[in-house]
Amino acid sequence: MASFEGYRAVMESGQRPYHHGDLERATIDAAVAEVEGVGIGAVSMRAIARRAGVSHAALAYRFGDKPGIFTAVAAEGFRIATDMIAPAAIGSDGFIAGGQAYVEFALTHPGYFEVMFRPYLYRLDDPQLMQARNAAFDLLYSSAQVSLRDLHGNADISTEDLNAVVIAGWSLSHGLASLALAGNLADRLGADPAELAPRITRAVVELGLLAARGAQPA
Amino acid sequence: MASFEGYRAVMESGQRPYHHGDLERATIDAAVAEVEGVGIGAVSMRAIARRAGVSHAALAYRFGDKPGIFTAVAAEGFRIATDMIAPAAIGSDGFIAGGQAYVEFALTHPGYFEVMFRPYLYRLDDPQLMQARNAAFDLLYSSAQVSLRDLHGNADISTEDLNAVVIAGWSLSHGLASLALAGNLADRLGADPAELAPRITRAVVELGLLAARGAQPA
DNA sequence: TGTACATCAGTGAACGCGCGTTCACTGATGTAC
DNA sequence: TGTACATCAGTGAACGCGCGTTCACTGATGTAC
Repeated sequence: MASFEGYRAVMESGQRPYHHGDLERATIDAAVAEVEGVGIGAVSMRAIARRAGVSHAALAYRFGDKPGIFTAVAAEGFRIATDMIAPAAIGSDGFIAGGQAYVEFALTHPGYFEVMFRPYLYRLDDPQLMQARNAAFDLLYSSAQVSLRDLHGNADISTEDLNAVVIAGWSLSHGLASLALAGNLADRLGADPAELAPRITRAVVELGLLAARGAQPA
Repeated sequence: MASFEGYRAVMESGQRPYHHGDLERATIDAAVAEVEGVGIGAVSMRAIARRAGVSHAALAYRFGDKPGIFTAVAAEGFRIATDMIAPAAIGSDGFIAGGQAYVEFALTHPGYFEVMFRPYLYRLDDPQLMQARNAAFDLLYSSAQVSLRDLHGNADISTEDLNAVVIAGWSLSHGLASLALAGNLADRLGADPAELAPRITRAVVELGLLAARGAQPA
C-alpha cells in the first residue's frame, strides 16, 4: 500500500487493503453519517465500522470505545464550525452575523452538531478536542466583545455582562438550530429559508424591547 | 384489590397485587426517572418496567412499544409545562416572564423536557398528546400577542411577525435550557441561580440593540 | 541493494448480555341471572 | 345475596438479534545491518 498506484489497484479490484490508509478519517465520516441517519441515540460502533468498511474490532483497537470515536467527531466539528463562523464574526455586526453562521453550520452539519454539545458522550479532557473547543469559544467571546464595545462607544464591558450576552446569543442560535433539527419548527418556518435570518434578527429587536420593559433595573 | 384496606394489606405484606391499580402513572414516573438517570438514548422498556415494579410484558401489553410510552410522557410533560408557565405568561411582561418559567420548567423537569421536544420519539397524532401540545402552543402564541400588542400601542401584529417573535423567544429559552441541561454552561453560569433570569433578561436587551444595527430594514 | 526481524494495524471468531417481541397462561374484576 | 362465566390486566418463560469486548492471529510496514 505504499504507492498511490498500488492503492488504486487495490481499490479498483474491489478488495480492501489490510492497512486502511486513513481509518480515522473514514471513521469520523461514518460516525457523522450514522448520527444523521439513525439518530445519536441509536448509533453503534458496529454500524459505524460497517459503514466505514472496516472490521468492528479495528474501531475498538484505534478508538477504544464509543466516547473515543465521539471525541474525534466533536474535535473535528469544532474545527469546522470555527472555520465557518470566523469570516462572519468580524466587526460591529460580528456577533449577530456569527450567530447566523452558527445556525447555518448546525443545519448543514447536523451530525457534528448533535455530538459537539453533548459533552457527556465524549472526553472533554482530550488535548485535541480542548484545543478545537477553546478556539471556538475564543471566537464566540471575542466577537461578542468587539460588537458590544462598538455598541457602547468603545467603553469597556464587565466580564459578567459579556458572559451574559454570550450565553444569551449562543442560547438563541443554539435553540433555533436544535428546535429546527429535531423537527419542532416544521410547520412554523416560512417557505424561504434564505429569509429566515433577517426575520429572526428583526424578531430579536422586538424581543429586546420586551425584555427592556420586563427587566428590573440593574 | 377492590378496597383500600385490601390494597394496604397487599402493599404492607410486600407482595405486589396482580392488578397494578395505576400502571400508566407508575410507567410515566419510571420512564421520566430513567431518562434523568441514564439519558434519553439509553432508556429501555425493560429498565422502565423494572423501576415501575412490573413485568416488562405488561408494558408491551399496555403501551405497545417505546414510542407508546414516550407519547404518554410527552403529553403529561406538556400539561405540567402549561400549568407552570400559565401563571407567569400574563400581561405585557407575559412573554418574557413566560420564557423564564419555561427555563424553570426544563431545569426542574429534565426528564419530561428531553422527551417533549424530540417528536420523532413519540406519536404526534395521538389525541391526548395533541391536545396537551396545542394548549401549550396556544399559551405561547397568545402571551406573545398580548405582550407585542401592548408594546406597540395596541396596534395589530402581522402573523409573520408574531410567528418570528415566538420562534425567537422560544429558541432563546429552549437553547438556554438545553445548553444548561447537557452540561455546556457548567463553568459559565454564575454561582447564584436566582440571579440568572434578570442577568439573561438584561443581556437580551443588549442583544436586541446589536440586532437592530445588524438588521436590514424591513 | 537485500535480508531478517520487530513493530504495528487490522482481522475474524467467540463470548456473554440485555434488548424487544411473542405467547400460552393465570389471577382478578365485573356482569348476568 | 350467591353463583357462573366472560373479559380484561398482567405474568413469566422463550426466542432470536445486535451489541461491546476480548484474543489469538495475520498481513504490511519500517528499521537495522
